[in-house]
Amino acid sequence: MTNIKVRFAPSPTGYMHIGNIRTALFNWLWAKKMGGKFMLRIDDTDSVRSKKEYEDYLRESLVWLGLTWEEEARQSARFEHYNEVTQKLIQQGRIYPCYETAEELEFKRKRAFAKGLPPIYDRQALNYTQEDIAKFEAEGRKPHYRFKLIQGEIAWNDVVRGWVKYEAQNLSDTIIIREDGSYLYHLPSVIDDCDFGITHIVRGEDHVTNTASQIQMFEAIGGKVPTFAHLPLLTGKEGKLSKRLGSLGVKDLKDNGVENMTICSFLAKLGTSEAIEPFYSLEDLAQSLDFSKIGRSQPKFDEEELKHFNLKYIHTLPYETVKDRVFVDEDFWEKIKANLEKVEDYKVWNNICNDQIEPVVEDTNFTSQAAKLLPQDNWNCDTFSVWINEVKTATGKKGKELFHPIRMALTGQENGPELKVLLLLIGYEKAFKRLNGIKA
RNA sequence: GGUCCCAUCGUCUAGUGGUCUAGGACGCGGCCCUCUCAAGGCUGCAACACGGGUUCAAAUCCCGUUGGGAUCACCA
Repeated sequence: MTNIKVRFAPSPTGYMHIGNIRTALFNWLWAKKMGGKFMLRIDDTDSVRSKKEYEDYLRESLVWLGLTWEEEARQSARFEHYNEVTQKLIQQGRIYPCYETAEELEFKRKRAFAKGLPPIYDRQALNYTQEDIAKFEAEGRKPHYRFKLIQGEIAWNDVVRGWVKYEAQNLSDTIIIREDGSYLYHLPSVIDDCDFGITHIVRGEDHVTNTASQIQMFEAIGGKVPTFAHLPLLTGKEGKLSKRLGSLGVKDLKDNGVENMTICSFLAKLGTSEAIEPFYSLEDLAQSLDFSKIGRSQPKFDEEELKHFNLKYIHTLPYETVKDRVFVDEDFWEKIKANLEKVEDYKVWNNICNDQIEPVVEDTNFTSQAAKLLPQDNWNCDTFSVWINEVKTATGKKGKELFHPIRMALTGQENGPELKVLLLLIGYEKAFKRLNGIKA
């Protein structure tokens, strides 16, 4: 066990979607590969938007995917601790009170925008006099607080982006405490990362500018700055982050017969220089993880491609991987898997071979004649071809005319595995009856 | 608009100045196999955004243009 530790820190303010899953997955895989720990942290500082049902969905999704965690924390349970840290930073002058209203700030931003100026907070609050503050308080205004950035270059060596550099002057002092006293995500996240000993932060590239200011927060509280890895964001087919992408959840996929390892294999390799191919265990997938193979441009996520890949996954699925949920033996599984669209469909074939079905008889004369020619014993792998040849000779039928009615009578299905294989699985008794139109 | 990032087949990418008439994977087309749907085998089509430089030589370096994305929230 190394001291590597990562965290997945979702906010339960919406249903977990494909983008979140990808972030969680990369964190999990990295922990696994490095022999480290994976932690779940519920970032529920926004008490208004955080909902239990979102959190439940999130947990269920992670568990189904196999992305289990060894430790968990909840930000809403740690406010007192955040207060202590904040007090120290206020004393040090790194956090300062501001009295602008949301409307005033909005106005400032718009004006800066109109002038072509960067919409960076002007730090007016740093110049308040005692009188100003007294006046604001008298008006009934409550302060919100910002984290003061120190001028200079902020740089870090990102695992996927290489060296990233920002000038602090191009960044705004982040608001970290709301007017009502509640926390925004930025500082609590940093405090938690320090306290829980997070060594690597793997997240989407929408966080890169946050990282710049958060690095100064790590330094301000005397914590060790973790290593960062910012993944390019997934986009939809059209380029934009489509609504579909932001709403496509694990359950939707699962209900469509998409396997958990299909999702994991696909998301782990999409946007990398490696081929997207089936991995049958998260452990194997973790061993294959290589951040240097991740590209810098945004990969397009195509749901159809995922579903297509799911077929490939199922068609090659080793028995070992599914034996706990398909109640057939290995031989049976191997014979039918290449014809399945969903793993669950094995039941259809199990029914056909081992249970009763209503045969579909298209030509009674023909199939009953075929039934008479069907040998009763000494079956082997050539039985079908020997039999079908006799039927062919006796009836004069060939090609589709010959096979289709037999397939329909034996299986009730238009398509499926080779009849040669199926006949052996069905056996004489059922086959004979079905050819005669009898439910068997 | 400021800052940052990105730009090679339909898609994900390899490519770090000559070995590139640009390689692979997925998809797509064709052929084979075949009773069907698959699976499998073979094979084909298909790309360096644009314009300037630098250089004997540029997909590769530089500048610009265009296009895309992120961020600039009292969301995370």
